[in-house]
Amino acid sequence: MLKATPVPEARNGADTRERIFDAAEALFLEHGFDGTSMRMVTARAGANLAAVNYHFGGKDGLFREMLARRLDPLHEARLALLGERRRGARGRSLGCEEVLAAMFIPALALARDPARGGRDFLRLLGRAYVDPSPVLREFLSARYAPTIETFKEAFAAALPGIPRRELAWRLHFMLGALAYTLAGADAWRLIAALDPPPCPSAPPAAGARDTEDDERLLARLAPFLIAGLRAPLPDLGAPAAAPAAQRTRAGTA
Amino acid sequence: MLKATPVPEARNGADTRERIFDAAEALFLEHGFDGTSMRMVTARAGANLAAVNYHFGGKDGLFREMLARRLDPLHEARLALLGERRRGARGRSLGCEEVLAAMFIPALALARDPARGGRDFLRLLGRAYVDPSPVLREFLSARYAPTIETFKEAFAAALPGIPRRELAWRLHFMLGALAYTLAGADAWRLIAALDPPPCPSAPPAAGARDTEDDERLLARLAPFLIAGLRAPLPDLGAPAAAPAAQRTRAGTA
DNA sequence: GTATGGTTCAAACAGTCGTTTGAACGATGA
DNA sequence: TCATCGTTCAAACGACTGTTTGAACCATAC
Repeated sequence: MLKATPVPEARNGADTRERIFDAAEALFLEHGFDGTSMRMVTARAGANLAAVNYHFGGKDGLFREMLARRLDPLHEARLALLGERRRGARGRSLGCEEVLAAMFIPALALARDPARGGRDFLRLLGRAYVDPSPVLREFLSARYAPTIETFKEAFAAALPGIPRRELAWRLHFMLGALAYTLAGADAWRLIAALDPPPCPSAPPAAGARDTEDDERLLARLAPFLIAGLRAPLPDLGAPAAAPAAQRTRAGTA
Repeated sequence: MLKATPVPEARNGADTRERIFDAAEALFLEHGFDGTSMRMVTARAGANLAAVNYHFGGKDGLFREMLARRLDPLHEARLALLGERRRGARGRSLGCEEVLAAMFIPALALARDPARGGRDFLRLLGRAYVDPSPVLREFLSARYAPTIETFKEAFAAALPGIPRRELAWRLHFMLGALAYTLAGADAWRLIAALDPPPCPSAPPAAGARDTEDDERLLARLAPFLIAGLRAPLPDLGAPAAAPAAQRTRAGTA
């Protein structure tokens, strides 16, 4: 009667779930949420159409769980590494580069691990943040808000000269550059055209971005972002709620 | 027989075209290309369903023309302002801020002009660059590649210390921060929560972003981007096309 | 052996998608 | 007045959407 729980889980359904996850992941990278139909997913996964509703309750559930499968480990690893570095700093507050490293290093580690993401992990990360579908946007902002808040605190401590409002904006800009670049609709071609691999005898498989490319990509991105975070403060015409006369130079002109 | 061309155009069809444009624009902002159906568009425009195919040849044509209506004037104004500044500099090469200003100022001008874009112009710009649909991506990259190339040259002249490859990447990062921020799914809430208007007696209409917000937004964004463009060069493990054994340390760590 | 419960399956559901059709409208020009 | 041309319209097209159904499968538990 009651489940004796010998191994009631991994009979066969786990395989199907996994195959559907992988198919949904690949198709989501290419077509986004709205552009991916359940028939596309199940056909690619070699599963029956009804399997998605059986296992995930519907399309929304499938994509939510698919994203959580990849992004939960990422955010856990990020928080773990951030805590580790904080402990290693014994009281001294972390630098801007260290906080950024606590974001980047786990992402690269997952991209190197085929079992927890693999080659396309960073692209998935970027696409998830860029997709316009309300289903994904609400899910992501609800699920990962605490992590973002923690890192916001860390950056605030690392950049004491930046007011909180300004910092919130700059982190938003940073997220934009990050997501857009990782989503990489055109970034692939940029990589291929501008950044030939050190071993020119092995040209990349025309559309395949490998982990080494990702490493160089993030190595390029990091100085850009850090300089942006540390940039001199803008001169806003009317400083809200702080009308003290303090202005430096023109913002955009 | 042959058209005497008195005023054969602006009889009534022009109104319908315009109403369909406006409806498609508003819906595209909210739902993206895949998420916007022609029935939604025509219903909002008060037009017949077949009108879209009659006037634009189909959904693809509608969205292409809708984007061109807003983006063509933007790119023209950008090129014009860039040329103007170059002429004003008489030989001396433009600075980084001036090139960026040639991108930002026309965008803000169009956002201030209801006839050529209006309040939602910048959001449209951002959404267009972020949307995953191949139809839009191919259209945009084909139509506005020359402008982008021109500005890339201008930035290259303004930043002689940055190698071309590195610059191409940094412009890509810049475009990402720009597009993601302007698309502004969450930016609205950021503005409302962090950046109260200087006159607190007039709270914004809960979701309406006005031109003044946009100005401050770009004023915040500009220093961030300029600092990123000028950032110190990254240390890449293996400098491409120079396979000499010389690697220093991990990319981001 | 017979139940049981998790899983797969083909088939169909009602609805929406973009597009097409052919008739009607209404102002223009002969 | 009649023909013409650009435009609008209701209706339908076939294909595709996400979801549901109820029967079949099959290893396990009794």
